[in-house]
Amino acid sequence: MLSMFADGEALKAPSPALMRNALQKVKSEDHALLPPRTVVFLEGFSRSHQYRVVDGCVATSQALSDGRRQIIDLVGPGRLVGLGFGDRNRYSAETLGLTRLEPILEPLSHGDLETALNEMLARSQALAMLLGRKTAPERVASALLDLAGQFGRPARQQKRGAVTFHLFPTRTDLADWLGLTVETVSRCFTRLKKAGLIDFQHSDLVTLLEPLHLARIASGERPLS
Amino acid sequence: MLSMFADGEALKAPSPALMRNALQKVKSEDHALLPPRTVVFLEGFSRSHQYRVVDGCVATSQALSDGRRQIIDLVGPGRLVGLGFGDRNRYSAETLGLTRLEPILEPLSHGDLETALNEMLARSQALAMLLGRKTAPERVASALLDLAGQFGRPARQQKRGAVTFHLFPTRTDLADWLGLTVETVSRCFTRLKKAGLIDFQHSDLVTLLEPLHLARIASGERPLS
DNA sequence: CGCCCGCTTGACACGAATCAAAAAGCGTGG
DNA sequence: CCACGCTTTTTGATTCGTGTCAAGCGGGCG
Repeated sequence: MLSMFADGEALKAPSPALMRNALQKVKSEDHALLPPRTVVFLEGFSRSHQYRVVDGCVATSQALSDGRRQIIDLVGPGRLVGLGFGDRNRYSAETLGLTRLEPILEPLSHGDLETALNEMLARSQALAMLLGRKTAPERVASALLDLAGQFGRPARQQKRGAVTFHLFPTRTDLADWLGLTVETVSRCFTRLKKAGLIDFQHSDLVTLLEPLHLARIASGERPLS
Repeated sequence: MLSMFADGEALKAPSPALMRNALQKVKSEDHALLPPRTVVFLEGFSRSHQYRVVDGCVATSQALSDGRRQIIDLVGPGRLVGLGFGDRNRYSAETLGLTRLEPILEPLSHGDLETALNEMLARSQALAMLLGRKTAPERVASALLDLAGQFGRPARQQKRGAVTFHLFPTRTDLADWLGLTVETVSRCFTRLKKAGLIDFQHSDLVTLLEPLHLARIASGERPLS
């Protein structure tokens, strides 16, 4: 998958210096809006700054030498990006939609750091469970519930419990997150829609119509039809 | 997989009190040897103590309601088990071989805690990459290299670079770690052996004959035959 | 308006799962 | 020491879910 390097500069190995300049701008303007597909930092490059996602969405990912990509996490408002040890980034980070990042200027307290690391660890382990043992429909249902939690609005004037949210990841991003292909993700969306569990007019605005039923599918308690 | 609860007591929901007693023994005797398949703590139960693996091997795992199991990590000598937040264990831990655990009595320093969490996170993310994007032979090759790193001896009087080690996990454990089935794991072992990349007399004593070649397979740079 | 990219859908292929059974270990007891 | 029973591993035949390949559709943007 090259979509990760969609913007021209990045494709030709953006120098860390360039990156630093771009982010300098963010820092001075504070909370600048980054366009979709902006590379925040790249796997293997020297350690970058840390940010808090204010608005929008950031995907962190690792890649194999032959281009296979695995999205490690999708990070929504309030969460941190860029933690880690060593002098190199262990993964890349790019924005998925219009995204506002706030640089973390003063170092986090040990407590905050440990909380953040624990949360990342829990999410990473949940992803391993999903990738290792869940079927395609279970994975997609799990993903939708996760994203609803991160990006869902309180859901006004909707059916009991329904949640609507903007889907930042494309089908390709979802595939790279869930260990599937675009086609399989698309087919699962279609099946969930036909089953009346979700709805979407545009491909990036999703409503969960039956979150409880979806949760049962996500946990494997009940198969999708 | 029920093998995880192989010892009778655990099968019938071991009370936290029972567990505490068992571990009390460990604490007082200090560094007691635990037999294989001893449950150290269980997912969902109230948070347990932390331990350092002195000798042997501990598997941490999560389970789905229908019994599907995902091993989160295999922990060898020197590494820690039982870190985490919240009042419940997020995963279970059991010994795979005769294992010596050292209880962590005084709380870790922030630095040590952060280092340990970062290491766990890095391993968990590598597992996600493996589970989401690697083929069966790639997964098995990756696992063997990981275990060689954790359990391998310096490899005396062997061919250049060969490493021999005791394989604590059974084929079933490996399957639950790598998101495969026992049969697939076994077939990959057979193929690697026939290809002259590994060797084993007993199913649990493995020699990596060509670690560099294995590494190339593990990373997908080159397919297995 | 028309191109391009992302999404969907269909036909088919293939890798790994499933089902089944034999082989190999391994502890127990005669 | 060998016979027995149980578990783990291996091997084979077959199935099935997801990947691959290909084509069509739709929407956004230049």
